[in-house]
Amino acid sequence: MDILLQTPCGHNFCLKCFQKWVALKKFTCVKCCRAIPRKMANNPRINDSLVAAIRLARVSKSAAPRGNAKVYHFISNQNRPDQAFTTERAKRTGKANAASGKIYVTIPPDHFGPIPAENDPIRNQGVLVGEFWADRLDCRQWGAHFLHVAGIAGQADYGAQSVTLSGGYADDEDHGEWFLYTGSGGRDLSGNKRTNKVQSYDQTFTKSNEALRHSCKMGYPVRVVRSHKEKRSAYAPGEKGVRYDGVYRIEKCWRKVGIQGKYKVCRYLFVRCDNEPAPWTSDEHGDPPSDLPNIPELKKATDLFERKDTETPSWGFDESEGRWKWMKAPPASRKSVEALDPEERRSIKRAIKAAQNNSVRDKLLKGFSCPICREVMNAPVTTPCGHNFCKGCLEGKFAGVAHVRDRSRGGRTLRSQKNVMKCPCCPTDISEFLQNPQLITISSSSVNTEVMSVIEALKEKVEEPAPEEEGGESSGNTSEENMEFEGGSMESEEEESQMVGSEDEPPTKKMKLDAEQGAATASV
DNA sequence: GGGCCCGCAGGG
DNA sequence: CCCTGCGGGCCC
Repeated sequence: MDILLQTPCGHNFCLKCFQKWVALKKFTCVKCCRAIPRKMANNPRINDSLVAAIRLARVSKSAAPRGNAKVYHFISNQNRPDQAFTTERAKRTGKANAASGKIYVTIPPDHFGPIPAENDPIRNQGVLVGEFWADRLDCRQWGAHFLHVAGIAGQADYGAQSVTLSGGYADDEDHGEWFLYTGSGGRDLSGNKRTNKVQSYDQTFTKSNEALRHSCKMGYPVRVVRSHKEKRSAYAPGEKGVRYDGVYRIEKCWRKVGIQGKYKVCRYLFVRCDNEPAPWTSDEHGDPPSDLPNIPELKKATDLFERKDTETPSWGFDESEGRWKWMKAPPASRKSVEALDPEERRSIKRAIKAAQNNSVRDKLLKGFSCPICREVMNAPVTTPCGHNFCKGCLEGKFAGVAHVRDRSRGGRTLRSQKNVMKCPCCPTDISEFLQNPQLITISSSSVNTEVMSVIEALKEKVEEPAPEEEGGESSGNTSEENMEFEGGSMESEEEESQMVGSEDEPPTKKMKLDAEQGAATASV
């Protein structure tokens, strides 16, 4: 089931069930009959904390695969600094005008499909579903989507490798396991604009739109990243950042008149086909093949294109193995790999390690800390606006604050006025939520039990004697359930032997490092 | 929160 | 070389 959403009364629902319920004009919780906030009913969003919890549990369960790293070619990549930088030429500093940092993975820009462990020599784990970056430049460095602004990565005569869902096109329609995507173009970008919401001519199947159609025809896997900027989708990350959600296949494409009513847009039906479960589901498995969804707008479609039944898609489901794989050889890359040399790899690895804080406690703090006490959440509660706090902290914050303000001034009594109580993290008024009797009386049902159980499980690990960070080999897998985190203890390797020495010497372009920006944490 | 503007990276 | 593009920071 999809564990996705939590009502203010503390009950979790699968998004699809929630949507069905709300569609029946029922605006009260099935379990306790309390009111469902209007905003949540109209625009439900997945609960990032739950997503983070699911992912953390998943990643910690499966030790990252460790293969032998292979590096293929060396190009100018090593001249780039580790992080985004602004060049001498740029008049303004900051990431808005930044150039990309090094590419960490050893795939060419026209690589199709998931990014496997052997192309991730720094961490040896590949790019995992649910991986999260602060912005598009960081995302690019891990190869999930190479373009900084454009949404479609691809070449007209060759295919599209990845797309991003960022809310740039009103016609997009996201259902998680499948979505309808809109082509690019048809807009007036004169006057040095990068984007423009208004369509002013028809889109055509050329350039990147044709690249998508080519991927459809061949049945290639297309990597998909979702951005927080997609506000209408229930499946997009909530607060900030960009998330890798796995590969999808384009099953059909067509054109139709866009939502703006005048001009045609290109349309694509994407269906998920990844061996890893989607970030928002608690399922243990990836996507089994399923029937295509019914698309009402196809009635009005023109230029419909579907992959022929006779032609086996390049990326397909192997029934005997029970997983998706290349049924035909993936297209040979026409570009070279931008790889790092081994020394740089080591220095980046060190930096990533340092930034990641590998201890379980640090992971916990990072993913599940309470914004008020800065400690790992104790009895987490989720506000209607999606922020998480210790139950105690939230109560404490508003302790002694009256819910209503008495307005009587001397003479006659006026009706008392409601006090606005702002969420400590955003301007939302949560006074109604705070009045929820289940929150006031100590009752576990208002606590986010899903998140709490993950935290409890992880906390137990902390109690265990922590395996020495580098004290020779992992060895001490005393309990086989031992939670192993990415890049965790079993590193050994030469690492420390040559500490300093390889400060990346300034590249040809002078740069002002902006950004330290700290590794993206799951927004809580 | 909306509009503006910028530099970059990729395609052709 | 020029054109295009579902960013990101800042100003209002």
